[in-house]
Amino acid sequence: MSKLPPAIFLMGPTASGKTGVAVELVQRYPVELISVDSALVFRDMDIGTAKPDAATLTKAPHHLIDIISPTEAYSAAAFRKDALRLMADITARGKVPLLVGGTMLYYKALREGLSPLPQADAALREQLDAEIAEHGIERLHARLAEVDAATAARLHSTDTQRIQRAMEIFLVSGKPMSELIQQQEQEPLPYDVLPIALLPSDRAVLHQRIAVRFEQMLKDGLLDELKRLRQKYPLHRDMTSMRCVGYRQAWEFQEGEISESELLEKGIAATRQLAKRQLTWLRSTPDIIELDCLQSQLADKVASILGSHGIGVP
RNA sequence: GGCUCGGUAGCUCAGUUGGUAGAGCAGCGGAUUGAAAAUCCGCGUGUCGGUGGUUCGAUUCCGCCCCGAGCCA
Repeated sequence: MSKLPPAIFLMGPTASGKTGVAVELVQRYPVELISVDSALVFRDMDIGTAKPDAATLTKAPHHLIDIISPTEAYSAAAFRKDALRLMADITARGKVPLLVGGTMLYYKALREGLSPLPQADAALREQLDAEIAEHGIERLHARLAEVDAATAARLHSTDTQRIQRAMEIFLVSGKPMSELIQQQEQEPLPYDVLPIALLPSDRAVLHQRIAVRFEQMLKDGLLDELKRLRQKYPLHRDMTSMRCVGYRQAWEFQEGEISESELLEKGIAATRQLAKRQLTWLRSTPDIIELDCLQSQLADKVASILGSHGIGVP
Protein backbone atom coordinates (compact mmCIF):
# COMPACT_ATOMS: atom_id res chain seq x y z
CA MET A 1 0.00 0.00 0.00
CA SER A 2 1.44 3.29 -1.10
CA LYS A 3 0.66 6.43 0.80
CA LEU A 4 -0.16 8.81 -1.99
CA PRO A 5 -1.74 12.16 -1.15
CA PRO A 6 -5.38 12.50 -2.15
CA ALA A 7 -6.75 14.54 -5.05
CA ILE A 8 -10.36 15.00 -6.06
CA PHE A 9 -11.60 15.23 -9.64
CA LEU A 10 -15.03 16.81 -9.96
CA MET A 11 -16.15 16.16 -13.53
CA GLY A 12 -19.39 16.62 -15.43
CA PRO A 13 -20.91 18.14 -18.53
CA THR A 14 -21.53 21.83 -18.94
CA ALA A 15 -24.43 23.14 -16.84
CA SER A 16 -24.28 20.20 -14.43
CA GLY A 17 -23.57 22.40 -11.42
CA LYS A 18 -19.88 21.62 -10.88
CA THR A 19 -18.95 25.16 -9.91
CA GLY A 20 -21.63 25.47 -7.27
CA VAL A 21 -20.53 22.25 -5.63
CA ALA A 22 -16.87 23.24 -5.72
CA VAL A 23 -17.59 26.63 -4.20
CA GLU A 24 -19.46 25.02 -1.32
CA LEU A 25 -16.80 22.39 -0.72
CA VAL A 26 -13.92 24.83 -0.66
CA GLN A 27 -15.65 26.69 2.18
CA ARG A 28 -16.17 23.55 4.22
CA TYR A 29 -13.08 21.47 3.59
CA PRO A 30 -9.33 22.01 3.44
CA VAL A 31 -9.28 21.91 -0.35
CA GLU A 32 -7.98 24.24 -3.06
CA LEU A 33 -9.63 24.50 -6.45
CA ILE A 34 -7.93 23.98 -9.77
CA SER A 35 -10.04 24.73 -12.82
CA VAL A 36 -9.94 22.10 -15.56
CA ASP A 37 -11.43 24.16 -18.33
CA SER A 38 -9.99 25.14 -21.68
CA ALA A 39 -12.23 28.22 -21.93
CA LEU A 40 -11.95 29.64 -18.41
CA VAL A 41 -8.23 30.21 -18.96
CA PHE A 42 -9.01 33.24 -21.11
CA ARG A 43 -9.05 36.67 -19.52
CA ASP A 44 -12.02 38.94 -20.29
CA MET A 45 -14.13 36.05 -21.51
CA ASP A 46 -16.59 35.88 -18.65
CA ILE A 47 -20.20 35.74 -19.76
CA GLY A 48 -19.95 33.17 -22.54
CA THR A 49 -17.73 30.83 -20.55
CA ALA A 50 -20.05 30.92 -17.52
CA LYS A 51 -17.07 31.96 -15.46
CA PRO A 52 -17.74 32.29 -11.73
CA ASP A 53 -18.14 35.99 -10.91
CA ALA A 54 -15.59 38.10 -9.06
CA ALA A 55 -17.32 37.75 -5.69
CA THR A 56 -17.40 33.97 -6.02
CA LEU A 57 -13.77 33.83 -7.06
CA THR A 58 -12.84 35.91 -4.05
CA LYS A 59 -14.40 33.52 -1.58
CA ALA A 60 -13.57 30.45 -3.66
CA PRO A 61 -10.34 31.11 -5.56
CA HIS A 62 -9.72 28.88 -8.59
CA HIS A 63 -6.30 28.27 -10.03
CA LEU A 64 -5.95 28.33 -13.84
CA ILE A 65 -8.70 30.87 -14.49
CA ASP A 66 -7.79 34.10 -16.33
CA ILE A 67 -4.23 33.01 -17.03
CA ILE A 68 -3.87 33.89 -20.72
CA SER A 69 -5.06 36.43 -23.26
CA PRO A 70 -7.73 35.42 -25.80
CA THR A 71 -5.06 35.79 -28.46
CA GLU A 72 -2.94 33.08 -26.87
CA ALA A 73 -3.22 29.32 -26.93
CA TYR A 74 -3.33 26.87 -24.07
CA SER A 75 -2.99 23.10 -24.34
CA ALA A 76 -3.43 19.79 -22.62
CA ALA A 77 0.32 19.64 -22.08
CA ALA A 78 0.44 23.12 -20.57
CA PHE A 79 -2.44 22.16 -18.32
CA ARG A 80 -0.70 19.03 -17.15
CA LYS A 81 2.42 20.94 -16.28
CA ASP A 82 0.54 23.72 -14.50
CA ALA A 83 -1.73 21.33 -12.65
CA LEU A 84 1.13 19.13 -11.44
CA ARG A 85 2.96 22.15 -10.09
CA LEU A 86 -0.14 23.52 -8.37
CA MET A 87 -1.08 20.15 -6.93
CA ALA A 88 2.37 19.78 -5.41
CA ASP A 89 2.12 23.23 -3.85
CA ILE A 90 -1.34 22.55 -2.48
CA THR A 91 -0.30 19.23 -1.01
CA ALA A 92 2.76 20.87 0.56
CA ARG A 93 0.41 23.33 2.24
CA GLY A 94 -1.41 20.41 3.80
CA LYS A 95 -4.49 20.82 1.62
CA VAL A 96 -6.22 18.61 -0.92
CA PRO A 97 -6.33 19.62 -4.59
CA LEU A 98 -9.89 19.63 -5.95
CA LEU A 99 -9.86 19.70 -9.72
CA VAL A 100 -13.12 20.92 -11.18
CA GLY A 101 -14.14 21.43 -14.78
CA GLY A 102 -15.36 19.89 -17.98
CA THR A 103 -12.35 19.52 -20.23
CA MET A 104 -12.01 15.77 -20.19
CA LEU A 105 -8.87 15.58 -22.29
CA TYR A 106 -7.08 17.60 -19.63
CA TYR A 107 -8.03 15.09 -16.94
CA LYS A 108 -6.84 12.28 -19.14
CA ALA A 109 -3.53 13.98 -19.89
CA LEU A 110 -3.04 14.60 -16.21
CA ARG A 111 -3.86 11.07 -15.13
CA GLU A 112 -2.27 9.08 -17.91
CA GLY A 113 0.48 11.38 -19.09
CA LEU A 114 1.41 12.45 -22.58
CA SER A 115 3.94 11.07 -25.00
CA PRO A 116 7.04 13.18 -25.60
CA LEU A 117 5.74 15.00 -28.67
CA PRO A 118 6.96 18.34 -29.96
CA GLN A 119 4.89 21.32 -28.94
CA ALA A 120 2.73 23.33 -31.28
CA ASP A 121 4.53 25.41 -33.88
CA ALA A 122 2.42 28.41 -34.84
CA ALA A 123 4.42 29.31 -37.94
CA LEU A 124 4.31 25.76 -39.25
CA ARG A 125 0.58 25.55 -38.63
CA GLU A 126 0.08 28.69 -40.67
CA GLN A 127 2.08 27.14 -43.46
CA LEU A 128 0.01 23.96 -43.32
CA ASP A 129 -3.21 25.99 -43.18
CA ALA A 130 -2.20 27.64 -46.43
CA GLU A 131 -1.39 24.31 -47.99
CA ILE A 132 -4.75 22.89 -46.96
CA ALA A 133 -6.54 25.96 -48.29
CA GLU A 134 -4.82 25.57 -51.64
CA HIS A 135 -4.69 21.82 -52.18
CA GLY A 136 -7.22 20.42 -49.76
CA ILE A 137 -6.88 18.20 -46.72
CA GLU A 138 -6.94 15.01 -48.78
CA ARG A 139 -3.58 15.88 -50.22
CA LEU A 140 -2.03 16.53 -46.83
CA HIS A 141 -3.46 13.20 -45.71
CA ALA A 142 -1.73 11.56 -48.66
CA ARG A 143 1.53 13.30 -47.77
CA LEU A 144 1.20 12.08 -44.21
CA ALA A 145 0.71 8.54 -45.46
CA GLU A 146 4.14 8.72 -47.11
CA VAL A 147 5.94 9.55 -43.87
CA ASP A 148 3.66 8.00 -41.24
CA ALA A 149 1.46 5.32 -42.75
CA ALA A 150 0.18 4.09 -39.41
CA THR A 151 -1.14 7.45 -38.28
CA ALA A 152 -2.57 8.26 -41.70
CA ALA A 153 -4.46 4.97 -41.64
CA ARG A 154 -5.75 5.68 -38.14
CA LEU A 155 -7.05 9.13 -39.02
CA HIS A 156 -10.04 9.80 -41.21
CA SER A 157 -9.06 11.68 -44.36
CA THR A 158 -11.27 14.63 -43.38
CA ASP A 159 -9.96 15.10 -39.86
CA THR A 160 -8.14 18.33 -40.66
CA GLN A 161 -6.92 19.09 -37.21
CA ARG A 162 -5.37 15.71 -36.43
CA ILE A 163 -3.82 15.28 -39.86
CA GLN A 164 -2.26 18.69 -39.53
CA ARG A 165 -0.97 17.89 -36.06
CA ALA A 166 0.51 14.57 -37.17
CA MET A 167 2.28 16.30 -40.02
CA GLU A 168 3.51 18.99 -37.67
CA ILE A 169 4.96 16.34 -35.39
CA PHE A 170 6.84 14.77 -38.25
CA LEU A 171 8.15 18.02 -39.70
CA VAL A 172 9.34 19.30 -36.32
CA SER A 173 10.83 16.11 -34.92
CA GLY A 174 11.70 14.20 -38.07
CA LYS A 175 9.92 11.20 -36.57
CA PRO A 176 6.45 9.84 -37.21
CA MET A 177 3.85 10.36 -34.50
CA SER A 178 3.09 6.64 -34.47
CA GLU A 179 6.65 6.00 -33.36
CA LEU A 180 6.78 8.73 -30.73
CA ILE A 181 3.57 7.75 -29.01
CA GLN A 182 4.99 4.35 -28.17
CA GLN A 183 6.98 6.14 -25.50
CA GLN A 184 4.17 6.94 -23.11
CA GLU A 185 5.33 9.03 -20.19
CA GLN A 186 6.02 6.45 -17.52
CA GLU A 187 5.42 8.26 -14.27
CA PRO A 188 1.90 7.73 -13.03
CA LEU A 189 0.14 10.62 -11.36
CA PRO A 190 1.50 10.65 -7.79
CA TYR A 191 -1.93 11.08 -6.22
CA ASP A 192 -4.68 8.89 -4.94
CA VAL A 193 -7.39 10.21 -7.25
CA LEU A 194 -11.05 10.27 -6.28
CA PRO A 195 -12.90 10.83 -9.57
CA ILE A 196 -16.49 12.02 -9.17
CA ALA A 197 -18.79 12.62 -12.14
CA LEU A 198 -21.95 14.70 -12.00
CA LEU A 199 -24.29 13.17 -14.56
CA PRO A 200 -27.88 14.09 -15.45
CA SER A 201 -30.41 11.31 -14.89
CA ASP A 202 -32.61 13.04 -17.45
CA ARG A 203 -30.94 14.52 -20.51
CA ALA A 204 -33.99 16.66 -21.33
CA VAL A 205 -33.62 18.50 -18.04
CA LEU A 206 -29.99 19.26 -18.77
CA HIS A 207 -31.03 20.52 -22.22
CA GLN A 208 -33.58 22.79 -20.60
CA ARG A 209 -30.95 24.19 -18.25
CA ILE A 210 -28.63 24.77 -21.17
CA ALA A 211 -31.30 26.70 -23.08
CA VAL A 212 -32.15 28.88 -20.11
CA ARG A 213 -28.50 29.56 -19.41
CA PHE A 214 -27.70 30.57 -22.97
CA GLU A 215 -30.67 32.93 -23.13
CA GLN A 216 -29.45 34.46 -19.90
CA MET A 217 -25.95 34.89 -21.36
CA LEU A 218 -27.44 36.92 -24.20
CA LYS A 219 -29.42 39.02 -21.71
CA ASP A 220 -26.27 39.49 -19.66
CA GLY A 221 -24.52 41.01 -22.66
CA LEU A 222 -22.60 38.28 -24.44
CA LEU A 223 -22.69 40.33 -27.65
CA ASP A 224 -21.32 43.42 -25.89
CA GLU A 225 -18.63 41.31 -24.31
CA LEU A 226 -17.53 40.06 -27.71
CA LYS A 227 -17.54 43.63 -29.05
CA ARG A 228 -15.29 44.73 -26.21
CA LEU A 229 -13.00 41.77 -26.75
CA ARG A 230 -12.64 42.58 -30.43
CA GLN A 231 -11.82 46.20 -29.59
CA LYS A 232 -9.25 45.26 -26.99
CA TYR A 233 -7.49 42.37 -28.75
CA PRO A 234 -6.50 41.64 -32.36
CA LEU A 235 -8.79 38.63 -32.55
CA HIS A 236 -9.42 36.37 -35.47
CA ARG A 237 -12.34 33.96 -35.77
CA ASP A 238 -10.00 30.98 -36.15
CA MET A 239 -8.36 31.54 -32.78
CA THR A 240 -9.05 28.93 -30.12
CA SER A 241 -10.77 31.47 -27.91
CA MET A 242 -13.14 32.53 -30.65
CA ARG A 243 -14.08 28.97 -31.46
CA CYS A 244 -15.56 28.58 -28.01
CA VAL A 245 -19.25 27.77 -27.80
CA GLY A 246 -21.29 30.96 -27.81
CA TYR A 247 -18.51 33.23 -28.98
CA ARG A 248 -18.34 31.51 -32.34
CA GLN A 249 -22.06 31.96 -32.94
CA ALA A 250 -21.99 35.53 -31.59
CA TRP A 251 -19.19 36.28 -34.04
CA GLU A 252 -21.27 34.87 -36.91
CA PHE A 253 -24.17 37.09 -35.83
CA GLN A 254 -21.97 40.17 -35.69
CA GLU A 255 -20.69 39.44 -39.18
CA GLY A 256 -24.29 39.29 -40.39
CA GLU A 257 -24.06 35.61 -41.29
CA ILE A 258 -26.90 34.47 -39.04
CA SER A 259 -29.98 36.11 -37.56
CA GLU A 260 -30.67 36.71 -33.91
CA SER A 261 -33.00 33.72 -33.69
CA GLU A 262 -30.35 31.56 -35.37
CA LEU A 263 -27.81 32.80 -32.86
CA LEU A 264 -30.06 31.61 -30.06
CA GLU A 265 -30.80 28.28 -31.69
CA LYS A 266 -27.22 27.57 -32.77
CA GLY A 267 -25.71 28.67 -29.49
CA ILE A 268 -27.97 26.35 -27.55
CA ALA A 269 -27.40 23.45 -29.95
CA ALA A 270 -23.63 23.88 -29.78
CA THR A 271 -23.81 23.74 -26.00
CA ARG A 272 -25.92 20.57 -26.07
CA GLN A 273 -23.42 19.00 -28.44
CA LEU A 274 -20.60 19.95 -26.11
CA ALA A 275 -22.43 18.31 -23.22
CA LYS A 276 -22.97 15.17 -25.28
CA ARG A 277 -19.26 14.87 -26.08
CA GLN A 278 -18.40 15.39 -22.44
CA LEU A 279 -20.78 12.58 -21.51
CA THR A 280 -19.14 10.31 -24.07
CA TRP A 281 -15.77 10.97 -22.40
CA LEU A 282 -17.23 10.27 -18.98
CA ARG A 283 -18.57 6.87 -20.06
CA SER A 284 -15.09 5.75 -20.95
CA THR A 285 -13.43 7.23 -17.89
CA PRO A 286 -12.35 4.45 -15.50
CA ASP A 287 -13.34 4.15 -11.85
CA ILE A 288 -15.63 7.16 -11.65
CA ILE A 289 -18.15 7.61 -8.88
CA GLU A 290 -21.37 8.74 -10.50
CA LEU A 291 -23.81 11.18 -8.96
CA ASP A 292 -27.04 12.51 -10.41
CA CYS A 293 -26.46 16.22 -10.86
CA LEU A 294 -30.22 16.89 -10.92
CA GLN A 295 -30.78 15.93 -7.29
CA SER A 296 -30.98 18.46 -4.50
CA GLN A 297 -28.30 18.96 -1.87
CA LEU A 298 -25.68 17.96 -4.42
CA ALA A 299 -22.79 19.43 -2.46
CA ASP A 300 -23.77 17.42 0.60
CA LYS A 301 -23.83 14.23 -1.45
CA VAL A 302 -20.37 14.96 -2.78
CA ALA A 303 -19.21 15.84 0.73
CA SER A 304 -20.37 12.50 2.06
CA ILE A 305 -18.37 10.75 -0.64
CA LEU A 306 -15.31 12.72 0.41
CA GLY A 307 -15.99 11.78 4.01
CA SER A 308 -16.25 8.10 3.24
CA HIS A 309 -12.85 8.34 1.60
CA GLY A 310 -11.28 9.96 4.61
CA ILE A 311 -11.13 13.44 3.17
CA GLY A 312 -12.34 16.38 5.17
CA VAL A 313 -11.77 15.00 8.65
CA PRO A 314 -9.21 17.44 10.07
C1' G B 1 -68.01 33.09 -49.86
C1' G B 2 -64.83 32.27 -54.75
C1' C B 3 -59.97 31.37 -56.80
C1' U B 4 -54.69 30.14 -56.26
C1' C B 5 -50.62 27.91 -53.76
C1' G B 6 -49.13 24.91 -49.75
C1' G B 7 -49.82 20.65 -45.81
C1' U B 8 -43.99 14.61 -46.50
C1' A B 9 -38.85 13.01 -40.31
C1' G B 10 -38.57 17.27 -34.18
C1' C B 11 -37.55 21.81 -38.02
C1' U B 12 -36.72 23.57 -43.30
C1' C B 13 -37.71 21.26 -47.65
C1' A B 14 -36.84 17.60 -52.03
C1' G B 15 -39.20 13.51 -54.44
C1' U B 16 -42.27 9.49 -56.29
C1' U B 17 -44.39 10.09 -65.18
C1' G B 18 -48.96 5.17 -59.51
C1' G B 19 -45.04 -0.12 -57.00
C1' U B 20 -45.49 3.06 -49.34
C1' A B 21 -39.76 8.07 -49.66
C1' G B 22 -34.48 11.23 -48.78
C1' A B 23 -31.31 15.66 -47.95
C1' G B 24 -29.67 19.61 -44.63
C1' C B 25 -30.26 21.04 -39.62
C1' A B 26 -31.63 19.13 -34.78
C1' G B 27 -31.20 14.60 -31.95
C1' C B 28 -28.62 9.89 -30.60
C1' G B 29 -24.04 6.74 -30.41
C1' G B 30 -18.67 6.78 -31.00
C1' A B 31 -13.49 8.49 -31.59
C1' U B 32 -10.28 11.69 -28.93
C1' U B 33 -1.87 12.49 -27.15
C1' G B 34 0.64 20.30 -26.91
C1' A B 35 -6.28 23.80 -30.75
C1' A B 36 -10.23 19.62 -27.16
C1' A B 37 -16.00 24.58 -25.66
C1' A B 38 -11.54 21.88 -30.98
C1' U B 39 -11.70 18.24 -34.93
C1' C B 40 -13.86 14.03 -37.01
C1' C B 41 -16.87 9.35 -37.85
C1' G B 42 -21.54 6.46 -37.74
C1' C B 43 -27.07 6.26 -37.22
C1' G B 44 -33.01 8.25 -41.38
C1' U B 45 -40.41 3.94 -40.64
C1' G B 46 -42.19 8.79 -41.13
C1' U B 47 -50.82 7.33 -40.14
C1' C B 48 -46.36 11.43 -47.04
C1' G B 49 -53.22 16.49 -43.38
C1' G B 50 -58.22 13.44 -43.14
C1' U B 51 -61.71 10.69 -45.78
C1' G B 52 -64.14 8.45 -50.02
C1' G B 53 -63.27 6.95 -55.23
C1' U B 54 -60.45 5.01 -59.64
C1' U B 55 -56.72 0.94 -59.69
C1' C B 56 -53.98 -5.49 -58.83
C1' G B 57 -51.72 -1.43 -56.02
C1' A B 58 -52.57 5.65 -54.09
C1' U B 59 -48.20 9.49 -50.49
C1' U B 60 -48.58 10.25 -56.05
C1' C B 61 -54.61 10.69 -60.08
C1' C B 62 -59.98 12.44 -58.96
C1' G B 63 -63.99 14.19 -55.35
C1' C B 64 -65.18 16.11 -50.64
C1' C B 65 -63.50 17.86 -45.84
C1' C B 66 -59.86 20.14 -42.33
C1' C B 67 -55.64 23.54 -41.52
C1' G B 68 -52.19 27.64 -43.22
C1' A B 69 -50.69 31.71 -46.68
C1' G B 70 -52.09 34.95 -50.59
C1' C B 71 -55.47 37.27 -54.13
C1' C B 72 -60.60 38.62 -55.33
C1' A B 73 -65.40 39.73 -53.20
